[in-house]
Amino acid sequence: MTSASNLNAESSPALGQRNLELESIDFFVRLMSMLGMPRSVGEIYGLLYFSMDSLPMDQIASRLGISIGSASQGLRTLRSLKAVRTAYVAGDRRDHYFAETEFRRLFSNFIKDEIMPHLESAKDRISKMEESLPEESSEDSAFYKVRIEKLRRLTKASGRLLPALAGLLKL
Amino acid sequence: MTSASNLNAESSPALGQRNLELESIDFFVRLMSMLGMPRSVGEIYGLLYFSMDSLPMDQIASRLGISIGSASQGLRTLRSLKAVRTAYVAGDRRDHYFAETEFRRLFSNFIKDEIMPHLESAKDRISKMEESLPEESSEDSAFYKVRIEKLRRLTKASGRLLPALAGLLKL
DNA sequence: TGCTAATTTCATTTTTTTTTGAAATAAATG
DNA sequence: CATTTATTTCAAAAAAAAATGAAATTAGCA
Repeated sequence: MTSASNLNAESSPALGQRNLELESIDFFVRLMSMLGMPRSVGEIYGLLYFSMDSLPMDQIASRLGISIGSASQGLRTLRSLKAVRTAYVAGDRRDHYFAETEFRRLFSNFIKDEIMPHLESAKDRISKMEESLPEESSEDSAFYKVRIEKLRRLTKASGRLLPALAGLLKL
Repeated sequence: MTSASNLNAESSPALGQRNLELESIDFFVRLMSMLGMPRSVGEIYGLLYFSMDSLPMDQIASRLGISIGSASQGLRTLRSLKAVRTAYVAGDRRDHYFAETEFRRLFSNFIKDEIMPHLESAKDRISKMEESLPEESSEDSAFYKVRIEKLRRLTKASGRLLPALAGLLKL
């Protein structure tokens, strides 16, 4: 390992910076867990969010005290959401990660990748419900038709509102 | 004992109705799980959503093949979200539950109860971050200040958007 | 009030999710 | 190439979440 290998040698950061880092990790662990993401994903993003320089995977793992397996998987998740990106660092063959901090884009990706597919398949399931309705129009069937229609409107409205939501985020 | 007999403990509804019920349970199990709710909560709501008459807890449990403990806890959750309500049924001392189907209200309650409190505590944590900043304004501290400000704007925008969201739901 | 049915509570069990760590793979260097 | 370093994969372990069921509590009724 050359001495130039780390732009960001693992010197211990100042006390305030370390506190900031810990608060950030705490913050994003909670936020991510609200969005159904595992702890490690929040930890990684939280660490990178207040990091001035981009960090290689092994440093992320050791700073957080998680395994490289977790780090690898967490970074894969974050990459797929475009929540982190990689930077080239001269003289170092490791990938260096940094946080994407445009929340508007992040949420837009999250909605597209994690929510819209479910809404898509919800439509299919609603169609199946309609097939389960008895042919003849009994008085009961009015009740069921109304409930099915409500679901259809719900998914339709969600499908339009959620993607628009990110656009409304004036940050 | 077959699992079919569990699902079908009471009077057997017509085939189409049962299919509808199963599709509904499937639908709401997925939807609820997206919102971080356990399977049983989705099952209960899914059952009630297409039920013409209100059902007592023990029937809910036996129809779904879940324990009365699960049913009790699930109903508590749904009650606290105002997603189910109870109906008086003459000559029966059991509580009878039925689904609240106004999704606009449901989401509004969900946001108020499950999301806003987190946003509230997020504010506190952002304040703590500011306290961790070193007093003097180094060049580094500009970076940190910007990142903290971003978080503040994110929580502020979410706090305004999310409650408004339910209102936008034109169902 | 005492009796019984309905419901809640909660320690334990089961299931699911997440993390780990070591082996496999890939990628860069000399 | 051969070697070393970086990364991914995935079976197994650990941790977390949810369900169970029996005891405790509550509430209706005679």
